[in-house]
Amino acid sequence: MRSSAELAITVQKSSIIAMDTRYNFRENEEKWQKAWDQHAIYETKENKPKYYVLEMLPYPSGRLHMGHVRNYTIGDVIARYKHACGYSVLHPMGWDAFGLPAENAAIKNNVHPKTWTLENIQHMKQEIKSLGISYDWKREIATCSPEYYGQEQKIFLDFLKAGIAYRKESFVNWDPIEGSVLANEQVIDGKGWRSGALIEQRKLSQWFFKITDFAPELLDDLAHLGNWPVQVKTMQKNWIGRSTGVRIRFSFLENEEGLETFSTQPGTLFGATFLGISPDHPFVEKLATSLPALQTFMAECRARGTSQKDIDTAEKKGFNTGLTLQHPFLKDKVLPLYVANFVLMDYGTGVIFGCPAHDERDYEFAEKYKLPILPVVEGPEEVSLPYEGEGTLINSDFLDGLSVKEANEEVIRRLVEKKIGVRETNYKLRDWGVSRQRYWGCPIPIIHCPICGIVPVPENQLPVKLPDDVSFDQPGNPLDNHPTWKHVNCPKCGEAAVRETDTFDTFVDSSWYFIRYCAPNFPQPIDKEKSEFWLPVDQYIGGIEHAILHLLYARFFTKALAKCGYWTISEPFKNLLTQGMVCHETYRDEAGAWVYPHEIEKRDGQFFKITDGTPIKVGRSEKMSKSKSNAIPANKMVEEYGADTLRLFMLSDSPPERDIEWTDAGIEGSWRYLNKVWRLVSSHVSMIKAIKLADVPLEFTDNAIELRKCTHKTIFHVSEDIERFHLNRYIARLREFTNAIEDFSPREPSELWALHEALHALVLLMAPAVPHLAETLWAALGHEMFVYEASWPKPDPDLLREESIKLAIQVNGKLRGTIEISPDLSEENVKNLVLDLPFVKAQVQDKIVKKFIYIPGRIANVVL
RNA sequence: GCCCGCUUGGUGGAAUGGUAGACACAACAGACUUAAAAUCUGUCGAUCGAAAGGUCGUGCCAGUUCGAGUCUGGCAGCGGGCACCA
Repeated sequence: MRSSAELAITVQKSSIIAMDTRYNFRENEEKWQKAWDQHAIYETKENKPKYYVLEMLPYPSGRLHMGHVRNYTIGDVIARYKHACGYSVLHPMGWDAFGLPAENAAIKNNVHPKTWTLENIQHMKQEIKSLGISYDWKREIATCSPEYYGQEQKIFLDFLKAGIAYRKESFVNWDPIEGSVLANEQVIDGKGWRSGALIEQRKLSQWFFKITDFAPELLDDLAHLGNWPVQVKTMQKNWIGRSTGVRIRFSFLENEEGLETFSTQPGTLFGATFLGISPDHPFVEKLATSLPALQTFMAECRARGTSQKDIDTAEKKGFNTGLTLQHPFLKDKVLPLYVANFVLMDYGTGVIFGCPAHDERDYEFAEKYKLPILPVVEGPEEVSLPYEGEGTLINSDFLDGLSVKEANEEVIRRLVEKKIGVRETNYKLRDWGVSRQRYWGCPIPIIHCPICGIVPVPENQLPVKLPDDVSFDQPGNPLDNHPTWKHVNCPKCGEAAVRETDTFDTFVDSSWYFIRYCAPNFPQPIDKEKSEFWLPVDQYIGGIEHAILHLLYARFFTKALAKCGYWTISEPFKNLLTQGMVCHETYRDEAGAWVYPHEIEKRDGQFFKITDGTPIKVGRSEKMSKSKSNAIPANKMVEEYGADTLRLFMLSDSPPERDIEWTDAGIEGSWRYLNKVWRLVSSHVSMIKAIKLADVPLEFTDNAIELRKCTHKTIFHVSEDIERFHLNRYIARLREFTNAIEDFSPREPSELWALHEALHALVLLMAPAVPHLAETLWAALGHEMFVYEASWPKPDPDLLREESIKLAIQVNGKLRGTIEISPDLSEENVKNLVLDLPFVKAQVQDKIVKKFIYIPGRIANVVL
């Protein structure tokens, strides 16, 4: 507990504010941040009902950008509000500290990734602290610290035991000039971003997590995430992509062997005119050994990046194997087998039957290779091919006349009967490849022994630490090139062996950090008791760009950890808010180069470069980014306007889930509003201080009642707005309320009391958004405790009631006027009243009133 | 290419299927000031009208409804994601 004497001194000091004409944010923000720290008010307590507010942990790029500020401000409003409502709040912050940019910086600027990262963290932490967010820094996590990643290695070993982690071959982007693996981001138009070399797909043996085992759960549990945005759930649903169909075996004419296809539209089987097989199919690899032309074709298919976009937008290419397969139902029909680059090995069986008349991709392919196109579904009206809609089967033997759905069922029934088909459920979701051929990541705790094979590092030897003495002078992974680090003795047989030199995908780090916050120093990865107290996260807030991958991986981890016996939680995030981006106009100089906003000036409505006065072309508003030079540095804004102004601006104008446009005018407006509130409160302090809120007057004047109604309505609406994340409306209501108080001039004691009540409420209500100013004004009003510790105000229901309401009157759905009525009037009374109105009579004239619609409190509609 | 969104005044936005434009920003006019800044007051979707008031208006086209910014179908433009950026 803090001593009240100590605080009283602070209060004394801050009451001098009335002397100045402008709010001194520099002095006050620094003072309160220090005081909060000293009294450790943001340290997590566990004595009340819990509420876990979480913002996505940032990558320590070095600078705090506006997207971060927006994210943390939204979170802070919720955290402070929930705290005021009487919850024990967990509100932590940390660093997603592994990843590519550190290595890029190492190569470009010859700085060690660790040094670069730790310095960035230092710097960004100061910037975040200057925002006055209510974080419990005692729980801070950096994923690059051995304390964190060592526990992650432990989790991996558990996954390995549980059969969730396994090894298989898969493709990477190989840059033949650099001699290293590239991220999709580093492949531009099929070429390496640094070398410009044509990228080829290369097969490597890598570690995978069996997320597909959890596909049904990940899909079905979406239904329980009631407070997730629907579009996020839809995206995840489509990503997991459950589909039911049939696996059909086709036999070769030439020999006994066959190939299995998967189809979700087996009803179109009679329209099949070819079979397509993936170039990565084992059968093709076998076939290619004796077919040099096929080898060339396969190499062609692999001369591109691994991203889905590259695959989908690549030109459709095929190779006729010359082999033919028998149609399952038509004795006389044979289908040629093409190796086709659009058939994916990862989905289904890697073989399809092509029905060009009713599939877009098959159609394109058939056109190109002059394959027959046979329609088997007739649409309700004349349709152009390919036609993928509903219809009736034709040219299809025993399926003729059936609907597509019936045909699917019937053909499956017959295939199963003939024992050449099995009903099958498939998922688009693929297993999660977690191996990265990079240095700056969590080492995978595995030893490869020539005798024992794959041997897990014993738990008591964890963490497997990253060596610091690495060089980026050679191509490839520095861990792989390290002279000593990877050479160890096998823990099993003691013979010479090598460490796994791949590190984890950084998505692994961010898949469980929110669990670690619950007990950041626990000697095991997860403290069951603490995490089951705090989890699931009550409110998760972050960018919409994470809608699929990060959120799906974190959900998977939660379920996988449950399978390993860590706990019984099945979903990590109860509520999710996906915030929009912060955008800004873009500027280019005459040469077309991007120019920063601070490098330009405005004269007569035109923009010019400050340095040389050349004109600037203004482009459309885009997401703030380094590459477009349109980012406004957060720290500069904090210096110029203070944290509260910046926070206020981030909350005003746009609702959280929408993009927000950065404007200088907007930040100015927020600054003006803060000063207005500061002047309003400070100018009344001496007048109302004598009036104690505890001494409620027995009677109020009409004036006082009017203000009190406004106060309590504002309390009601603000609470509702925050609960619903209508944070821009929350700010709008504060402004409205402020305007109402400004217009109020008290003339007698009950009015002074009402004014005191209003100002008291205003400060409490604004505290989650602008905590520094709120503390300053709270102290000025004579309080000795922090406003952070004050309870959220409750509206008086008596003051929320309306004696008369405005009712809109429509005739035939068109607004004709409004009337004031008592809300208790019966429909019959309202009807008589409305039909008697002159402006209604003028419309009705001698027509008959067909219908009278009355929605109490909303509208009355006379239908003629 | 595939999946998911978004589109309302000069601008950001508000509106449980029920008075479109709350609250702001910008602009303009005025007050205060020697002046400027700051602050305060007023006007502010388009159009017709002296006014009262009318008509039109939420990206485009159609539909459902007594009533559509809101629901349904189609189209356009812009954005997010696409499995190795985080």
